[in-house]
Amino acid sequence: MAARYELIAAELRDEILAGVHPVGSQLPSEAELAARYSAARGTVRQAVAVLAAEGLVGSRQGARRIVLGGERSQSFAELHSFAQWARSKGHRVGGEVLGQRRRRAGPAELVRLGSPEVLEVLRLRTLEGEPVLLERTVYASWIAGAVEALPPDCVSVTQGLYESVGLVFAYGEHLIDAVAAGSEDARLLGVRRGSPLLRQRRVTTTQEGRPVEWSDDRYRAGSVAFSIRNSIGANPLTRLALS
Amino acid sequence: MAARYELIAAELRDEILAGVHPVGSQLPSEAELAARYSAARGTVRQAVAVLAAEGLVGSRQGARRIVLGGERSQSFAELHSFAQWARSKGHRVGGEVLGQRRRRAGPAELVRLGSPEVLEVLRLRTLEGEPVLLERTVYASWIAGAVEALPPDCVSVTQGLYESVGLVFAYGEHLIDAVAAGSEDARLLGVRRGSPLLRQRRVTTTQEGRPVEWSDDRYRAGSVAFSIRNSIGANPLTRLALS
DNA sequence: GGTCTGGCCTTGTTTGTACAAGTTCCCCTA
DNA sequence: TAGGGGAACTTGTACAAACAAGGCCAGACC
Repeated sequence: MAARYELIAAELRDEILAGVHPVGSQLPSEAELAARYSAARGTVRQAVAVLAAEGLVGSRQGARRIVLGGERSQSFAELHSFAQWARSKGHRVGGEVLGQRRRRAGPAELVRLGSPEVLEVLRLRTLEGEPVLLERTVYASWIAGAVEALPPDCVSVTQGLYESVGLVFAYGEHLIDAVAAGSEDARLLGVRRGSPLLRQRRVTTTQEGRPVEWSDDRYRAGSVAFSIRNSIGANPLTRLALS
Repeated sequence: MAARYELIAAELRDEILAGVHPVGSQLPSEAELAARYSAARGTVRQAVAVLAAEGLVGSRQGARRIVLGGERSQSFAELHSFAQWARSKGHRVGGEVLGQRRRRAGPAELVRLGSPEVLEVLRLRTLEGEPVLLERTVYASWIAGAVEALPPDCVSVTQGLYESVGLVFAYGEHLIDAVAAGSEDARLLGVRRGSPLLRQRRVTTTQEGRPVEWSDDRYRAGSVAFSIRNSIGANPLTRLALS
């Protein structure tokens, strides 16, 4: 995080959040910024590209960049790890492992994880003491041992695995939809059977592209939402038709 | 779309999709690609940055880039416009306007659209003849006339507004969660009251950052899902705690 | 046989330059 | 006064060069 363009991006982001550049206003031109920071125009371009990727500013050829929005997301971890996200937002987060066992991988799991044997873990996560999330996670066998070695009250699995074996979750693919609560979901989350749940299914891989986990996370309705900013020409989210 | 780096990105994307670079394999180095396309290294970097943003490839300093995944999303329109998305995927899409009226903006709408009067439109969209989506959209007053002038059976509002008044939707902010179907939702979508719906609320703005519409879209569960790829260091999606 | 180190390879960062393409806005004209 | 033309400004694209930082591997060493 010592890169020049990241420092400039951070400074501009702070200015935007502080209201120096209000929503709807124009950002200084690249030339002005380059002069202000004594940096080359390319470096400034990299900095504002970061802000554009975050959805903070929009840009069009020929016109000044426009400030689009206020607060913004930061890290990959925030989307990936429930605990890290919750803590960064100042929530009180808890959780416990309800069940854990090794078994043979089903065909779908074999395709996603490339591992004949898997470790299945059922976790309940709480926010401010209220149960909000039920995680059904399946880990590839090569990492199963490290997962089992984690303390049962480990709040952040992501962080735990990083500290114990140096594993870094680097890439993820997520599928988001809505489902009705099954009887187990209902009992554990404290809702009625059939009530709506927000479901996030994801595969996570290491930096080398090796799959680590495949998870089915179900949020109680009204507890959590997903937010995304997009722009013409930069669009990471897609719809998918089911069935 | 005549830019050099876009052409290179398109060619590499095609190669990946065609299996020339299988998932998990290494992409040629920047130097090799630069030589192959007789382009500067910077141009090649821009091209692979596009693929990285799409989640197709991952990269780490020091190591060759890795191919992460297969098919990918394309356009902003795909997320923004239900009709354009459905048609691009080869689905048969239909829809009708169920109600439309002008009224004074509520406080939340005033904040989001900055318009004291709004046009409220209720639309039902179908996929392969089945109702899957109920849209409750509120338009800012300055565009309301153009919306009313659209034919009632207009399949794509986005496209209709572009053709009639040249309006381009450029930026969007989306909030995704799950809700229970209300009685109106249930009747129109053909599901039981209280059954789960996937809700997407969004504000869309023009290129200048002017808000155009604020919409509450509800999908029948099991009909549509949202998909996203992310990576450490590039993460557009965020969780939000509600209440 | 295992481990460690050093060199090579590859990606990341930065600067500088030049031109292309689109926007904005003022001034001039009808 | 309304409209058109054009100059100035701003972002987009492309090239070239150099060094930094981290990964990878083979050969040396214990």
